[in-house]
Amino acid sequence: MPRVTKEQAGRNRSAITEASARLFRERGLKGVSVADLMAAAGLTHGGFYGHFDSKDAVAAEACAAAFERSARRWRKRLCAGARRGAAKAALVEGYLSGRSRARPGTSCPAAALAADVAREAHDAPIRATYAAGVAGLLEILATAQPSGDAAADRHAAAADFAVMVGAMVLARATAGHPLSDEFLRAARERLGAPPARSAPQRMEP
Amino acid sequence: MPRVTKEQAGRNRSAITEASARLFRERGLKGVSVADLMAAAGLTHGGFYGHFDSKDAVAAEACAAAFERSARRWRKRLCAGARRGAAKAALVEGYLSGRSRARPGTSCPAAALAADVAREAHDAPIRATYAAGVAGLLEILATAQPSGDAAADRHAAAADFAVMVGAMVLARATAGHPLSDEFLRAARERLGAPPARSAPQRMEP
DNA sequence: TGTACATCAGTGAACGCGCGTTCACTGATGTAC
DNA sequence: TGTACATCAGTGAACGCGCGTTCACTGATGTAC
Repeated sequence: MPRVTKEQAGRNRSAITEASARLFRERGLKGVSVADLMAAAGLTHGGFYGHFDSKDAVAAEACAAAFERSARRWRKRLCAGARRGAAKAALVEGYLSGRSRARPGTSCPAAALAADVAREAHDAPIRATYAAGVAGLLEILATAQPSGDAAADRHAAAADFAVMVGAMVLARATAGHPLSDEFLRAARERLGAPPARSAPQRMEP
Repeated sequence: MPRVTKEQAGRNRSAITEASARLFRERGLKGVSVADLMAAAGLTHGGFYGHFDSKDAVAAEACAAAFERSARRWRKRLCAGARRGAAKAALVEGYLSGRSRARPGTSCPAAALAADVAREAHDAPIRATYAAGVAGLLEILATAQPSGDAAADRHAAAADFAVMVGAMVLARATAGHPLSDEFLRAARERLGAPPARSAPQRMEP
């Protein structure tokens, strides 16, 4: 049943990007094949090159999509937290949760893709996309800093972000070991977010 | 010229482990083939299975070797720094340097391998090795904390380590972009290490 | 509005390639005398 | 110490497999009349 409507083709393209954004974060750029991506989007592998030039190209686009979603979620959490006067704490609580640790596929792409992006060639399209995405998140995080001085806020946001990404990356790599919760708790505390009421949730099945 | 002496065979095995420790950190577990490892050790690929059961097995051993070297370096830096009354600052300066950023192959395995380890199966041998290695570094870092209360020091060390790993991972992923230096500087500052005299060095060639 | 046909989104076989692993072979090492 | 031979570290071809990418084909879509 080939030749679908233009609308369906567009939806298929989005499905490929969405599946890629999830799978690349879960398994890494080299841990997923084009056939995997297409199967996750409900298609067969041959049609891939009708939508994208290469695997690298879809990776860059998926990365951008993931950062956009994250930025939207960050803004929403900041707004929600601001109502109880704890914007940054609300963001940090969500970020450094057991739930986030267990779901790299729908969590922060800066943490999930950092190592993969670092190993890409300097002219790989995903590098620029990644840097732009991180810059966007930093800007949002800077608005949640208390000083009011733009440069100082930006600086503080960079340090805060390092704590968040470092704790998540370490918590994931040590998942199943007591260290994992330790990283999340210590980082939350340092960032002024209250300790989680219940113990952070367990890792992926 | 097969059949080398037992001593040479032992040296060959070490060479494979050393090359693996470097290459896995540089390119990731999936970015290096067994043939790559053997070539880097000056051997041909066929002999690999005379030394190791599998690629996974050498990865675990290489990971352990990398952590041992890191721990030794950390202790040395702490001692050197302690003489001028700034043990932690000495460690942090070395860790968050442009030199470290440019050389993942000889730098902290906790940062370089985190994403790869996180994606391994829960019973993969490298997971336990990694967690033990991180625990070792945390213990060292805890001795450089000021409070003197063991539990508090440990907690502070976990948060400090998250800053260090997060900043390095982000700096590497954004290498070539102004953000990269920003992360190193902001993290160094937050950890109480003086800002670098000169601008952090450039990224890998 | 109805018909005829060109377009092209998706299919699945095929391409060359590199992967992890196995294995028959080689010849210097190491040992038994 | 010297000789004869078994051992085994390393070699390189080969295994089946999955990869990224290409392409001839199909048949519903979309268009020209």
